Amino acid sequence: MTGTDLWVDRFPGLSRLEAPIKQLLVSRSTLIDVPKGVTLFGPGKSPQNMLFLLDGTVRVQQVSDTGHEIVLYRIYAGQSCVLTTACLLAYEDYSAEGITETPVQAAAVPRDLFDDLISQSKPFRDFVLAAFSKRITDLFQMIDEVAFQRLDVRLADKLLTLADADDTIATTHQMLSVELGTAREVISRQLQEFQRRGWVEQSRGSVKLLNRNQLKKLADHNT
Amino acid sequence: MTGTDLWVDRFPGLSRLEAPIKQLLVSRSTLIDVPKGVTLFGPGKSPQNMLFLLDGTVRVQQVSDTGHEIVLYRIYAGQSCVLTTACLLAYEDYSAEGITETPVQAAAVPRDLFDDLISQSKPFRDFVLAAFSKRITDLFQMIDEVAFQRLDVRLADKLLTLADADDTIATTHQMLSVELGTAREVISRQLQEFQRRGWVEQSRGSVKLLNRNQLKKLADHNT
DNA sequence: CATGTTTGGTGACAATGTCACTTAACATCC
DNA sequence: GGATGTTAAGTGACATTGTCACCAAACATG
Repeated sequence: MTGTDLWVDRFPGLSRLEAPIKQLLVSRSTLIDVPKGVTLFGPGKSPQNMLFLLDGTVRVQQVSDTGHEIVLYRIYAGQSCVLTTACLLAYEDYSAEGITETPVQAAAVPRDLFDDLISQSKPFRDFVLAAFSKRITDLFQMIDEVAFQRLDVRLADKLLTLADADDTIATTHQMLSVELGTAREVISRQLQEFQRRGWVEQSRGSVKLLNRNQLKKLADHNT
Repeated sequence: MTGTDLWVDRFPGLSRLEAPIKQLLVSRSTLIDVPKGVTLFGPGKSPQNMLFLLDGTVRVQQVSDTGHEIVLYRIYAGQSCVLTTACLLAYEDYSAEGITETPVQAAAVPRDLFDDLISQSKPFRDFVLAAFSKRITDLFQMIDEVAFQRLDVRLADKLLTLADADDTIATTHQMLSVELGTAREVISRQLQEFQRRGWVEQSRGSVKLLNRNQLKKLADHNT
C-alpha cells in the first residue's frame, strides 16, 4: 500500500484526520485478511488489536446461557469495532462473539498506537466516541424492537435488509430465528403466512422476495 | 467545596486522575442540584454538559413510538452519564430520556473542558471509555433478558433489586411493567401468583417481600 | 440405492400480550 | 360525614408467541 492509496481514506469517519496522524495510523497498523466463518473475538478470546474493517462484514451475536442466540449487530466496511476497542483496553469480558460473515480485510491497531492516536488527535477521538455512541443508540433501538415489535413486522424488515439485488436470501429458518432472537418454528409459521399471501417463495435454504412493496408496508407499519 | 474535599474523590473511577487534572476538573465544572422527577435530557432536550452524578439516581428509559415504555438502566452516584457525553458531542439524537428519581447533585462538565481532559489525561480517557464499555455490556445483557428470560424470573429479580431494607417497594403495577417492558395486566397476574405462594404481600401502591429466599431462587434459576 | 444429516412442517399446549371492561382505594370538595 | 372524580388493580376472552415432541422432505455421502 503506497502513500497515495491509504486505507484510512476509505473511512468516511476518518476523513478529517490530520495528515501526519493518517500516516502514523497507516504505518504502524497491520493489514490482516481473515477467511469467512472465523470467530474474531468471543468469550475467552480477547482480540489483541483494535480493528478497522476495510472489507467484508462481521456479525456480532450473543449466546445466552439458556442456549438461545441473537444477532446484536453487524460491522461493515468503513467501521471500527467498538467491542475490540473495549476488549483491547481490558475493561470488560463480553458474552458476545464476533464472526466473519465474508472474507474480511481489516487494519489492526495495536493498543499503544490507539493510545497515541486518541491523545493526539481530536478527529480520531471523535471517531471512536461516535462509534460507541452509534452502537448504544442502535442497541436502544434493538431493545425497543425486541420488547415491543410484532414478529411479523420484524421478520418483514429483516427479510428486506438481508435480501440481495435478486431479492433472494440464502439462509435457513434456523438462521433467521437467530437474527430475531426467536424460535425456528415461529419463523417457519410466519414465512408460511408470507408465502400464503404470495409475498415470498421458499425453498430449502433460501427465501425469495416476490413482493417487496407489501413486505415494506408491513415493516414500516410500526416503525 | 474546598481543596481538601474534592468531589472527584467520591468517584472510584477517577481516583487515578493526576492531581492537576483533578484540580482542573473541580475548578471548571459546576455543581448543580436537581429536584426529583426532572427530565435531564430526552428527545428534543439535549443536555448542555456532561454529568457526573454525586448523589441520587437517574432513570434512563425509552419511549417507543408504539406508546410502550421500558427502563433501560439507572445512573447512580459515582457514575457519569454516557448519554450526556454522547449528546454533548452532538453525535446522535436519542429516543431515550433521563429522569431524576431522587433529588440529584451532579457536576456539570462543559464541552471544552471535556475536550481538554480527554486529550490531556489518560486516566480520564480510561474512565470515559470504561463507562461506554460498561453500558454496552449491560445493554447486551438486557437484550438477552428481554428476548429470552421468562417473565416470572425477571419480575422476581426486579423485585429483589428494587426492595429497600424493609423488603418494601413503593411502586405500582404500572411502574413495574415499565421496568420490564411488559403490560400492567401481566404484572398483576404474576404478583397474584407470587402472593398466592406467600412470597409477597400487596397493597395499593406497594409490594412487600415476604420470602426473599424463594424469590431469589426463582430469579437465579436461569441467570 | 441405502443411509445419515440437515432443514422444514405440524399439532398441542404454555406463556405472554391485548382489549374491554369492572371493582376497589384514595383524594378532594362541599 | 358523603358525593364525586381519579388512580390502581382485577378479570375474562382472545391473539400472539414460545416450547416440546415429534414427523417428513431434501440433500449428502458412501
